[in-house]
Amino acid sequence: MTETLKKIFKEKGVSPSYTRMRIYYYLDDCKTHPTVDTIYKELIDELPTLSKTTVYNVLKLFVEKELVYEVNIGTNEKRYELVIEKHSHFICQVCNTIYDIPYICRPIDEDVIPGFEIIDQEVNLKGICPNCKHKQITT
Amino acid sequence: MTETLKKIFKEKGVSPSYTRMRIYYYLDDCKTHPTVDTIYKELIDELPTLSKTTVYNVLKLFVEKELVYEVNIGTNEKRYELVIEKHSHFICQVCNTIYDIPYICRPIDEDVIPGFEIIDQEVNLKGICPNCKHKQITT
DNA sequence: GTCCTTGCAAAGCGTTTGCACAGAA
DNA sequence: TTCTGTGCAAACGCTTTGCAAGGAC
Repeated sequence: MTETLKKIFKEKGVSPSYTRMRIYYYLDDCKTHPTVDTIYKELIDELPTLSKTTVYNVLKLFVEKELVYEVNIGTNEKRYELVIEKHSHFICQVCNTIYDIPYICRPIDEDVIPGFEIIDQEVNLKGICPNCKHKQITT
Repeated sequence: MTETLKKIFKEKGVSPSYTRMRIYYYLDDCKTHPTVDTIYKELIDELPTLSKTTVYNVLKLFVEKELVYEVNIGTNEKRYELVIEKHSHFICQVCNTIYDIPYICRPIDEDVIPGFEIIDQEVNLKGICPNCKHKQITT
């Protein structure tokens, strides 16, 4: 497993320090699009000398090396996720949780915006997640 | 014209101070999804005592009263636009300009994300705008 | 030895808050 | 008078920068 990750890092030109690997594993594990602060708090027990600067450094490197995406959907803090299969996001307007959902893609009629070169499209859904919906009903 | 705006304000419960109306007109005028800083700089000559705090105050009020949307697409600074017809955004990856484009929307197959209540969907396109494309070719 | 990773402290930047003054109702 | 709009100054929160110490190679 560690070997697999070392290989991934090597392919992207990232040297496999323990801290970097640990942060990568955390992202792989949590599926919650965590903020820097969350990552820091989750790992500080295990890596007592960890600093937020290091978390910032590592994430910046990961983003540059295309191991990680910055997810930016109207929250103050940046959120991060591993670069995996392309997908869309559902943001719960009650608890602010971001859920990964299958990628939604819209055919764009190029005539509608002539002259624009479309490189990427992103569909974000907003609404209420099952958890919060359940709470609303039961309270 | 001023009367029309006063009516709009009244409907939303916003009292029509000169500063508020001026900021509203600027937003109506510029079509550029400006930041607080841009609004401030554009109006400071005309309203020499204007402060950024006031711009923040007015925009906060406008957002609360649903006169204005906060546009949040991965930039540090919040951007603002009048609440008008629902539309989508195209973000130029070269010059960071945000363009309004016709609203792209398709019904979502609820089965894909069962239990989630979808209230809104947002489509953002990313790519290169005609201006920047033209520059790339000619330079 | 050199290079790189890490992390403290400080600065930076956009935004919000506290508070007070002035004008409107 | 009371209420509201405005704006200075300070605080705040997230992020970046400067720099130095320690470890890897």
